Amino acid sequence: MGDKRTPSGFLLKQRAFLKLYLITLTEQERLYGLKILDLLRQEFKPFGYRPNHSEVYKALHDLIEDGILKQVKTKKEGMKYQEVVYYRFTEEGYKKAQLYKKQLKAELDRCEALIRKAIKDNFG
Amino acid sequence: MGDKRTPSGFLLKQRAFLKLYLITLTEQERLYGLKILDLLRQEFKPFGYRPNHSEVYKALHDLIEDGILKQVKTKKEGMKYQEVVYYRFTEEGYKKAQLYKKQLKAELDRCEALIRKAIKDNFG
DNA sequence: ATATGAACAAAATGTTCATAA
DNA sequence: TTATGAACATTTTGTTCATAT
Repeated sequence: MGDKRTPSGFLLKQRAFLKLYLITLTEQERLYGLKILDLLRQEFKPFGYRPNHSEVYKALHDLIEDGILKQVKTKKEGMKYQEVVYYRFTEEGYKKAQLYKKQLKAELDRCEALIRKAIKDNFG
Repeated sequence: MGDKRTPSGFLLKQRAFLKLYLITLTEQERLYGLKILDLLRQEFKPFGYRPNHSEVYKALHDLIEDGILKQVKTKKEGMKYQEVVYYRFTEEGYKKAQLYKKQLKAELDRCEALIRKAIKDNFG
């Protein structure tokens, strides 16, 4: 059946936010879980946001379930030969990803407007 | 002891957002729970946000626990004499409220910056 | 130690129920 | 019906544990 709970439509969820970044990072460069985590933590450090490793993995798994990404297990370069998991778009994944990004763009715009309204209403 | 969980510092919570509005509304006009809910729903309708009544009540109760607001139970005007609960600042409440607003202003600015960064990083 | 992932626990928030006028 | 509030349920998210290299 349908959803058990209907969201009130407040700000977007962390999970969706991370999925957006993971798609963009997949477009740009090959990375694996913990490297992505490092990168995001560095990027967001000035903004006081420090995602934890589970959220990143769950977001990646979500994207796999969505049929957008697939795993590519690879032996890590260098002296250590530990297996790490890289990600690539599936066949139809890139198209789906673009649609998801489009939706997220609208959502981010909405959230920005909501926050700007709050600033105006309460401090304007 | 300290907190059981440390927040990752993603976007602000709905509860805090509502508390900010409730303080500002208390500064401006006398309202009670469900009227506030109506007002907020109208205000945020264009933004796709529709808070539910429990969240508003919980936010009001939070502000009472914070020592910022107090209840003023009053018979409602008009032909019906139903009791409604208005809110006013406590003795020290107004000062505390200003401090809270100051913190929330910083938080809203941070969230706006985070969202703008996401737009830039993923769609720039 | 790094890496991935699952299992678990707590916090945030949405829905339903209770009470009253 | 409107109004307030508590109780309950689900979702979201953070912490810990398991496994492997």
